[in-house]
Amino acid sequence: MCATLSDMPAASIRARARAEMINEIKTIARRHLAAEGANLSLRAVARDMGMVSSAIYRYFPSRDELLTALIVDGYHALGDAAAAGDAGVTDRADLRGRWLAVCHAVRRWALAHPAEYALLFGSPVPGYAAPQETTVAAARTPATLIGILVDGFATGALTDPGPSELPDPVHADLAAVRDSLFAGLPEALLARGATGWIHCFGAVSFELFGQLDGVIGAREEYFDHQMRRMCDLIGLPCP
Amino acid sequence: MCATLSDMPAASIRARARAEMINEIKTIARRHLAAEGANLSLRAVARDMGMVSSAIYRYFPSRDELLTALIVDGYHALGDAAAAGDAGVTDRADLRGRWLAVCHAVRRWALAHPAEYALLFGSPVPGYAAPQETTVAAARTPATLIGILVDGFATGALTDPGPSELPDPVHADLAAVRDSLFAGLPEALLARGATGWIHCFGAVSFELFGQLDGVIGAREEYFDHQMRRMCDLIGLPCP
DNA sequence: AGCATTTGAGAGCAGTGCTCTCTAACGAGA
DNA sequence: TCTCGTTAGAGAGCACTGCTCTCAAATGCT
Repeated sequence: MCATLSDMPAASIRARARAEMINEIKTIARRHLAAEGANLSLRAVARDMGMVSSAIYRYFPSRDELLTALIVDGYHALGDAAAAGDAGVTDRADLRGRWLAVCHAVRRWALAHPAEYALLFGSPVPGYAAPQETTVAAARTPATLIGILVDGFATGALTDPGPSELPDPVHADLAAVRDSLFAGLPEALLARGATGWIHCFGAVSFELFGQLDGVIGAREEYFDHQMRRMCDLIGLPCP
Repeated sequence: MCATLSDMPAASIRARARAEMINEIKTIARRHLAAEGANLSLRAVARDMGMVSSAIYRYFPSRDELLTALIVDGYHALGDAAAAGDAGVTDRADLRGRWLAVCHAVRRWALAHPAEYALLFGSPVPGYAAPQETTVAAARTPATLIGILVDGFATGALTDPGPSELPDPVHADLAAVRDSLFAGLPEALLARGATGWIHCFGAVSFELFGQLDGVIGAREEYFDHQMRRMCDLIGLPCP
């Protein structure tokens, strides 16, 4: 009945009710998103809650704010799925196995939540600029992937490919990312990880957005094949 | 004044006026798309044409039909850009140079027409199922890329990597594609080409849909670097 | 117990896609 | 050249959307 939120220990009754209300709105909005696709209707959500549409505005100042909340939740759900995929591999030294596990976890989450995935990675909403809070949530999944490379470099399983494979300006951009998130990781390895993440995103989007329709039937095998090829490119050894 | 359409040589005056009207609607719709983003308003288009909204329905039975027409046009424009990029490389034996030229042409087109690109490769419209005519137009760009591999295999510059790198079900899917579009090309090469195309799409989408914001500043160099790495993976030799 | 805050209802505005009816114009055949 | 049937466009209207504003009721805090 009362879902205790860990970050508000002695919340007032009103604040509690409010938090529950917000959760219910988001849940119903997610259901609508899954059923109808991207064009989420505030009025329809309100109707499903037995409320009038203007009441929703007590909890979300606009439809965009609701979408932002769903996006942040979505990034975190995807990040959780990715982290769980990584954690499910018991042999922590099996870098390739961990990488593949995370990629498949991302794909499975996307297939299970296509509308939310489209919200995260599809065409951006016209006048919509992603606020800061979305970008930190968005970073979790690539961070999980590149964390595998960090582990590999720390144990000596991966070595620095050297700076020669990167153009200078990219070198600088990646150094900034490395310094803020992946201390000690060579830029070339970071670049390889980013390439792997982009290809994972590309392959999932390609499949989910219908570009594979009528061409490839064995979707999972095809995805697995592609991710293995990326492992080769990254330099993740077969155990 | 009279843009002659090659496929209607002796069109009646009415048919000519109608074709021009359809073109004008599409042109204005494209302008709106570029300005406002994906949520195209029929009424706004009608207003810009000095017509009432219901008049548009004389030319397009629904908003979705207008979007479909724009999508088909977009695929063809992208296909033209890709083909022009390939044709711009005078040394036809420089497979890597041709591949990179096509990839950069795709990216340039996408940056110049972001809303149209999003229409083609972004989240699919909810109840919208792509009709057959879109898929044949969509195939032109990957066909240009894989045509480079066909050339390379024909001249002996590329060799069959062998079937071992493909799982069986994917093998069968690719064989069907090969037989209908790229006669004689080994499946493994086709698979490598598809991977390259998917990564090109992924990298462009990643950049265009804002996932690179605040991370990579040197966009073109980064894209170039990634495409070169894909050339390595595909096995396109440096000239 | 009283009060101030919060909540929801309801009406309303401007916009949307789409349908229907009606009139005016216009091209094609005689 | 003149008539006639097709067609383009106008206009009203329906159901829907996001959002704002006002008002009354409920509700938690002091």
